[in-house]
Amino acid sequence: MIESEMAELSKTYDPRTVEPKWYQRWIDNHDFEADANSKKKPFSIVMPPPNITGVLTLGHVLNNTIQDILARRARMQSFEVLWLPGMDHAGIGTQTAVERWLKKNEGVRRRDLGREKFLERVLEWQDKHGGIIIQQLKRLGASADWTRQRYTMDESYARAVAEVFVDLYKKKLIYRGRRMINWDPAAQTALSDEEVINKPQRGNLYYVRYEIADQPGKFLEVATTRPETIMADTGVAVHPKDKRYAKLVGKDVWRPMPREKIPVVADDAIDREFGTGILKVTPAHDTLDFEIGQRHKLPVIDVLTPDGKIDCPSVPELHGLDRFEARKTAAELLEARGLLAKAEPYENNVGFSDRSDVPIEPRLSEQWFLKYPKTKEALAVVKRHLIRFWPKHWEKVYEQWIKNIRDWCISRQVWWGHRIPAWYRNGQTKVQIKSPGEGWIQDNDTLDTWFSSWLWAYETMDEKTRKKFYPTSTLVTGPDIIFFWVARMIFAGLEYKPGKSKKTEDNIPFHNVFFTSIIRDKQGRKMSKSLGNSPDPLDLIDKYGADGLRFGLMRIAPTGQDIRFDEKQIEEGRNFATKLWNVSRFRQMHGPVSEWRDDLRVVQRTGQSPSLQLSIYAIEVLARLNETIDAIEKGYREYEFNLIAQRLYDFIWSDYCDWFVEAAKTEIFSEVESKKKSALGAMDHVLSAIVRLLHPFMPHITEELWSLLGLGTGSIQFASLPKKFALKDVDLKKRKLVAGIYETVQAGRNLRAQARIPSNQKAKFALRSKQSGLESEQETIARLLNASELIADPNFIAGAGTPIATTALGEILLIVDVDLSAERERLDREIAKVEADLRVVESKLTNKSFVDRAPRDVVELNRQRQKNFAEQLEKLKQARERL
RNA sequence: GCGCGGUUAGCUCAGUGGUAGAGCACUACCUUGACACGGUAGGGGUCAGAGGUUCGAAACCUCUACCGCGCACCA
Repeated sequence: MIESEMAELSKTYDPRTVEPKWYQRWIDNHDFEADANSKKKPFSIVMPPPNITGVLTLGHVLNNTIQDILARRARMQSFEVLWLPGMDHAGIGTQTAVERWLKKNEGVRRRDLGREKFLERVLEWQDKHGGIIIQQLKRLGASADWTRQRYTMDESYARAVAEVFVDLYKKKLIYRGRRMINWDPAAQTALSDEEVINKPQRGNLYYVRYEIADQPGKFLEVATTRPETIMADTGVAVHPKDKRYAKLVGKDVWRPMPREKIPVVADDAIDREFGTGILKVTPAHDTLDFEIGQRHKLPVIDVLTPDGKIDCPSVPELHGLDRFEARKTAAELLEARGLLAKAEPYENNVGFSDRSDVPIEPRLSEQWFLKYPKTKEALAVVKRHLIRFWPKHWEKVYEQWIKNIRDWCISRQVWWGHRIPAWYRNGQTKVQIKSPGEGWIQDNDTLDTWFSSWLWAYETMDEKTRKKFYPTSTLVTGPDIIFFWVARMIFAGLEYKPGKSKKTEDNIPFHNVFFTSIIRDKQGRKMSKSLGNSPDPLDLIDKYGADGLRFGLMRIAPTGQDIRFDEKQIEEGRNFATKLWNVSRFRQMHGPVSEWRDDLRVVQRTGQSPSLQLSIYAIEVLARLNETIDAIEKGYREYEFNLIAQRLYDFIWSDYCDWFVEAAKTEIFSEVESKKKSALGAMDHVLSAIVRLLHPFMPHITEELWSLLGLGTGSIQFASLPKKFALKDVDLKKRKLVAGIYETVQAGRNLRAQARIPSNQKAKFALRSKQSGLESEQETIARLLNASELIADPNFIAGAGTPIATTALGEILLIVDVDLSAERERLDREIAKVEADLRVVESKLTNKSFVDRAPRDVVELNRQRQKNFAEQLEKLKQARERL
């Protein structure tokens, strides 16, 4: 329990002291810790584990703010909340980072150290430099249960990963085989298909001449982008129906270098339109070529080393060269020998390693593969909406991937990671966790990091926790890992059924998946380290506060679209926090909060004190609060966080600050105690609702205000959400009156601005209105108009040239000496405008189809408008005539 | 090639059949008793284009253009 502190609010809000203070208290109070024995309904989220080497990016901020919002909202709704955090060991990434660090600081390479020593150094490095991101997430205000923090390399977790491997092997879903895989020559490991990204690359298409063996002097031209792999050609292929080359099939041609006879084969896979319609078949270095090679029993010659250099001693000019260097040299060699017909500029797609950003090499290699389990079921649970994707359109992307799914290459030639539990001796293989004994050597490879991540949704929980919190409620993640992680977690959940029963709905890993937007810079480029266009969120927190950053980001985070990031938007978040702070300060200047802040109906009901009624402005702001509450609820249901933020922003800034507080000043500064009390009570009620509704987005400032103003006992974190205020039928009339008053005020201010009366100068107004109930509101209208005097007289006679505007209430006049011609012009403009409006409405109403077929309320609305416009026009014309 | 988004004010974006909106930027006035990280008022849009459905389209349908993403191709 936190004691409320009625200290005076300082002039400016200082997030730098307030935010860490509250975060520490929340931690000290164990507020984020989940109780698996709780009787409350569960709400759970597993945090997508950031890499242990990672530092906080704006993407993390967005992601974790959303999770925090959901967790905090759920706590206020009396759910038992588990937000389970953790980190990922990120095999390749961490290994690369540590290697780089060792090289820079100690000049040591991984292979110099050897596997054991290197892994020791990784652990050392990890203790010293790893996990910074966790501290950064705390600075953001993330309410995760840090006592349950997990790591993919935790002993029990690692064991589970190995057990899953063994199990899937036994089920014959995991197998080892020699196949074409994606090879990353920089990281020197195999990759999965998902880790390869295609990029268009500019290069050349080389037309190479292959001499026909039995027709010396006659050549075939073969188009290729990769002349450096010619040495690995073991055939050329044409389409079986290609008449141009039909006679050559079965014959041999001379491979240019090293000169050797290779056969011409016919294969359906050949595109007759491409190049010359002849393909050089290089089975070792291309997936399609490999398949063709298999079909025609062509030998496989590998001419590349694992790090992407040419390995071909018989062509010494190329041997040892880097593959890209060799491409140029090979072209030159061919040209020098007269074997290059031409080279033309050409753009094609090249697969790049997602991690190393170098072109991958298709390579024949012995690797472990997984045949995915439960793919059909995984598709079904999404299609049947047992798992809902938000926004929905990701379902289609997911479906497309699953339908074209191919086996997953899960072994990595990396030391850092979960070592594959396979053992070899004399050509025998055993798959088990412990060594089978003397002479058995464990597989050197480790598992793809995602092979451990796919168990994250349940392997991070012990049995009791799982019983309470699995399946999790919502997963919040970026759409870029829908295949890497989301889909695979669904497979794992369905395969291993960690839920409380064997029913499908108890074993899906989550009920909802919210895919966040991707943050781009102002130019629309992806945030990246190399571009240096990614601001450090910690700098932003220092400048604008964590709450400012969170709110600013959430207000612009659309669903299913990219966000263009602009620091201005974070500044707005900070400004909003300041606004809230100041309007709270205003309240606090007028004494302690009312005891009936939670239930204003008490005020309405106080038959004991009839004068303690809610003002019409209070009714209006309460009605708008109701609308806001509804809109927010809908926003949470649909995962539209930008909408929620926007509604809160509008309500607080416009409805509450600009209108209600300004209007309520009449009563607050009034001598009549009951009026003052009523206004302050309404304020307290609304303020209390505001901070609670805002708390998930801006946890620190709202907790500070909750406490400083004494709005409730205990932490705001567990306060219940505000309920809607019960409005009566008569309140509708009051709202109408308020709408008229506000409209009149705006019209009056407009007159004043047009008459160029400075803002700080009080002006005299007159109001011609037959509206009842206005007498008591005169003072407030005058205040809002900054009027020296407001003459309320339905029959007020104004002098010629008096600026006038018509509103729902009647007419508002600015009593001032003006230039008649200017006022004439102004009125003429106004008349023209209203006439145009009137024409539009009348054309609608004379349209029989419209009147017959449009909904009645729409027609009615237009009739009303016609009447209003006509009246307005009449009055304006009268005013014009008097000039 | 297939699929998915998007195109609304100078900028960033709301707006899914009924009077085109917000914030920023801009202009004018203003340190007035919460706030200049502020207040008040204002200017600014043939809603990418064409066609269709409809009494009525920014919204629904079709096509086109451009931007982005995914998958496939990638000799």
